[in-house]
Amino acid sequence: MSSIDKALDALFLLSERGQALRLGEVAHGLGMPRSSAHRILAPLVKRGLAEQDADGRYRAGFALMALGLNAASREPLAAAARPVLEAAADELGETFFLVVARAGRLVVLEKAEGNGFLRAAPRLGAGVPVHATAAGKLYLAHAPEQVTVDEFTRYTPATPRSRRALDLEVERARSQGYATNLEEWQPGLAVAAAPVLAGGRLYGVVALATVSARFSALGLTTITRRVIHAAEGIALRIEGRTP
Amino acid sequence: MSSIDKALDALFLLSERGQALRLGEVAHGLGMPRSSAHRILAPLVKRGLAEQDADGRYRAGFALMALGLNAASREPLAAAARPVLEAAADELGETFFLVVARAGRLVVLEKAEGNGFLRAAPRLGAGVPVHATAAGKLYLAHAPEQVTVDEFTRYTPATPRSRRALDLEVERARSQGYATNLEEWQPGLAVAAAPVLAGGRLYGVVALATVSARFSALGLTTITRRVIHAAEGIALRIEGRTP
DNA sequence: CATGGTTGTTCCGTTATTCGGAACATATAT
DNA sequence: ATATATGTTCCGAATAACGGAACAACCATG
Repeated sequence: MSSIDKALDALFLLSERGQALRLGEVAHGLGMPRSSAHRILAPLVKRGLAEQDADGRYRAGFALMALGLNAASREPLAAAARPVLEAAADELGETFFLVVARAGRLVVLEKAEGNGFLRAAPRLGAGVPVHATAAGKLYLAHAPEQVTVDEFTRYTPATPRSRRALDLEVERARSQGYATNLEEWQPGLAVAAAPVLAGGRLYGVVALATVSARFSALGLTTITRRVIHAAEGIALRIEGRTP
Repeated sequence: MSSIDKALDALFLLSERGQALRLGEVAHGLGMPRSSAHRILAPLVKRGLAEQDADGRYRAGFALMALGLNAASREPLAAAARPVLEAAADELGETFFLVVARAGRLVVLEKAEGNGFLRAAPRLGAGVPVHATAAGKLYLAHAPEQVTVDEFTRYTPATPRSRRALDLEVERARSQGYATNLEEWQPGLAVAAAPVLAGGRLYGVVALATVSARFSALGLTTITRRVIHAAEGIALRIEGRTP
């Protein structure tokens, strides 16, 4: 394991914990002595990726934010999707978000939250499983080379058990033009998603997430129509035809 | 120079260039042979901090965005400032932003852009010099221990030449309760700023930036009143009294 | 005030890792 | 077919990482 790996471990550790950590806590979290942790952290602090408060505690640094915002601003897809997602979220009062494949994994690129007290609130940049989500089914249907199904963790009783069971869902998603996920990932969570197809390529997936009860109340046709409409709206903006 | 340093150099290089870079370009940018650059990049790619496109080119990775957004969400000051800055920007049609000190340097934490065709558009997370900005003067006046004046680069003819000249400006900023920067950093750019003081501590600086011509047209009293009002508004929110 | 425990930091001989030229595999252009 | 470019792998020499121990500063408690 290279020292770069260890430094990145430290970086992610600080980012995940969120709060300021003692040197000993970092060392314990990385499984190394304090002196080693100190040496690892020094370059991170020098670049502003980690910071030390007045008590010497370490926390995620500010330069991290600059790097991240820089990366985000260079994602034209997120910019194209934002107004469409917000319009859809305002209209239905439910959470809409955009999922894309990056390095074989599915991540949340942009979102617009609904206004319910109980609402889906995905974290930007967070990963979602392929085999237990509507977005995963659509990616397997339209661009299987962009994602990898490495595991079949059973999150709930409704989670697809095997590749064969999943493929049935994938085939249905392809023919229908949308996919659903009824508590296959998280209990109580229902999702409908539609592909953002432009120029024959899959750019991402628009998803609506809500509580199962409200999903049934709204009705499948209402939901799918709105999700497909949003996905097509984003596809139009990608192609430059922004009416 | 540690290998961690080199990896971070590579990370910043990819972030700054913005576009996908060939391995040779990265190697040249870091001043090392291609094989070394390749080895340095491997752990970054593994963690998603760097990515490779279909042609093998390297660019800033998606995980960077997740880390940055995570760090940003943990900045309560930015959350407190956003609505205040947006209200001010809407009212005057000029760009308002919040500058804070992090690790001895001044950085832009949050912003709300004006609506002019020619308008100030600072990059989030970007650094600004201490000796040639209104924000720098206010930090030197209220919390000199949080910033370091390491250089006196002469950006324009109006840039303060020496520590003595700067101290005069700092003293004026302290007594007036606000600071100005009339083309001391960038030609044509005029800024007025006010301190966000809460509980006797300086949390940051609110600044209004615009073209010099509009600065004069609006008038100093109008501008300072609005900037001070915004800074006080943020201070109130920090102290928990959010009316 | 002394003391025991904690903190972050520095030191240094041993050891494991990084280094980079060269060779390789692949793709595109001449 | 040849030439030049790419990203990747290999391996002995050179170097930087390792971590226990010692240090300095702090804060409780006796």
